[in-house]
Amino acid sequence: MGSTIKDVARYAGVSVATVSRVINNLSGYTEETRKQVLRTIEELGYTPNAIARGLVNKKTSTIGVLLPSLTSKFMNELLNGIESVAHKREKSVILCNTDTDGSRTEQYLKVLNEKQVDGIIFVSEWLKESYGQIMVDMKIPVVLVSTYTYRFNFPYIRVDDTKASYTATSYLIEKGHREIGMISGRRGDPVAGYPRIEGYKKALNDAGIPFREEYIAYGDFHYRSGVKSAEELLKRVPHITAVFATSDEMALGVLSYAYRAGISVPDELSVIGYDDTQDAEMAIPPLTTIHQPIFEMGVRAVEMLLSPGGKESVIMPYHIVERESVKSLQ
Amino acid sequence: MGSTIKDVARYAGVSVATVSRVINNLSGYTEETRKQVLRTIEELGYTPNAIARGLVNKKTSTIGVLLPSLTSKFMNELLNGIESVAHKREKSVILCNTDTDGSRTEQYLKVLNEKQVDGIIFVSEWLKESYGQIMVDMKIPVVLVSTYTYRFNFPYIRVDDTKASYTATSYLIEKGHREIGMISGRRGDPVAGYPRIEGYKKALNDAGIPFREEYIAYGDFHYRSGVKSAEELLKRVPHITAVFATSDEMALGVLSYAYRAGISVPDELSVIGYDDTQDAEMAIPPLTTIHQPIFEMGVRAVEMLLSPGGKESVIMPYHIVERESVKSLQ
DNA sequence: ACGATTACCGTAAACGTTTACGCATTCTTG
DNA sequence: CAAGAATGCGTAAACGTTTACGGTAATCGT
Repeated sequence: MGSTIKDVARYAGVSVATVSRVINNLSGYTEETRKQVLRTIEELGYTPNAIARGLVNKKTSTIGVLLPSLTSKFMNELLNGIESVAHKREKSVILCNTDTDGSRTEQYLKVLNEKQVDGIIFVSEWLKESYGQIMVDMKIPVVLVSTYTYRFNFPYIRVDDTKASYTATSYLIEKGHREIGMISGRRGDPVAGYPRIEGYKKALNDAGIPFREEYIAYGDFHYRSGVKSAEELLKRVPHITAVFATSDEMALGVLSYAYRAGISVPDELSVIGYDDTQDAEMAIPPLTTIHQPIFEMGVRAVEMLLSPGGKESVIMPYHIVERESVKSLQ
Repeated sequence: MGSTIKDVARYAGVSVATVSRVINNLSGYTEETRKQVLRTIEELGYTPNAIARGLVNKKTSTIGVLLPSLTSKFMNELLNGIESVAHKREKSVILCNTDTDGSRTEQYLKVLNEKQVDGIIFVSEWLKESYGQIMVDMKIPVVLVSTYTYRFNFPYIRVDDTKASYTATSYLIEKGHREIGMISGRRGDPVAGYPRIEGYKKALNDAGIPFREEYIAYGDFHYRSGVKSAEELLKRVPHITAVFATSDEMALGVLSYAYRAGISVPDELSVIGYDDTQDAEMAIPPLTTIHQPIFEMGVRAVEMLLSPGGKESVIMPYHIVERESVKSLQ
């Protein structure tokens, strides 16, 4: 269908080499032949074939982004950051939703390998041994976002979950709360589960408040698990005055549960979230939460992936955004 | 780095043709040579190069998805549907966020053309003449989602916006409301703006309620424009008892504004949304809204794109989901 | 004015596959 | 048991580029 570089060469009365040169604007031709070539490119409606290019260059200007879900504002915002600079740098992004399913992850890794992507951004999920091995075998740059690994030396971009969690819990304590429930991610989750629980425990401990297992409920970061966990928690330890949810979505779940149960937030129950996605701004009442620079993390991820030099992991800053879901008890 | 089909051929003591045959499992070899080839593939850790394949096959197993935004639950859910079946059918998706920016759209179209994608899904945006022309020149399948065109014969998948909007407005009327505000998309938007206004007008008219321009505020489907429009509307026509927002996000905006202004929803103001994204479920109070089968629309889009036969446009069903943001006045 | 650069351009190999074609060898069939 | 069909396999062209190499012709320096 489309015309090729050979067609252009023939019509313009030059060789394919020359056409290639003007396309990639290298040197080695008169201004006149350049005009001529450009003109016939226009006439024939020629567009270069990136596949053929990729074959010889061994570069596809394509990166793969692996993420465990598409339906959370965190992922959207991150994807937005990634796409924005990828487009600026003229890279395409292949979307890989692993759905937190290991076999899907490996399938996608295989596809990305076959498609010869120039790099991979791996988001949020725990990096299993097998994933890591596949990626080092691919010999292309990899950067991790919101996760990390000891086993391989891929650079990562994330916030210090334990510290952020400590900050959130301490904030509640400063506001006079002592009976603080927590809604965590999956218990065994080494990336967004365990470290945040550690921060919570440490904050409690530093304030002389004993930690008790029954103050923690386990969700999956999504809304519904938030309402379910809120119910569970408020039945088990009804005297709590505050809850720290490790995602905004789950925090919104507790808001919803409280609304239905006739519990007023923040008057009877304070709630703090995590992420500062737009969900937090949209909540009623507006949600106090830990801000992560999500968009920026996406941006940095692509820049790091594309930078030729040595890649240093970066810990991003976070801060509390005070809105209206936490009440001071003093 | 990676080994090629030639390496496999050499090590296995066969020709590249034979290796190719067993990889694509065609016929023309003994069970024995098949074993042998498979074994050396394993040993060498060979993986086929999809780029080289694409060059000769003129198929890349890749589709492009163009959408105007990444940060709305509508797009997420749609993308989720698209990705889910694309992966099942072994197609990769290239993400193209046009950001409702025409030049970005044309850039992306050019990239998709060069990258030889097998098809394009074009979402939500109005299909300009130039976009359409580029796509017909590409001679690959295109399907439109949540938009349409008279000018080209690309099939579309969408719900009947005018009818759905009529239904939403009529629902409010049935509940006894007569002073009904509307928050619409951009006035000139031929896809999600104008048609929905028409439905609103018609419902009013059929109920004998005069239409007045000042009952309409114009947003951009996003949250902030929702709160801004709510403020505008409630200052201009404070006696309204209900508002119909043409996206859930904007509806949440009015919920937020009402909350801040001390207006109780639904007691003092009823709100109905559009889309039935998860935002509606998460809202406080839970949002009554028009349900669109968004995920399913993504699924159908990919299936239609990949189906070889003639492609018939489809109008998807919608329905009202009654939650708690609308009060009956009788 | 003469050799040495330099500018312009073409030829052809290479990238890693698929596949049409052809050639032995084996299998069928009457 | 011979002729034809089927099976198993290899050779080489093709896909659309980029680029190393080489060859003229023009320009430079002295």
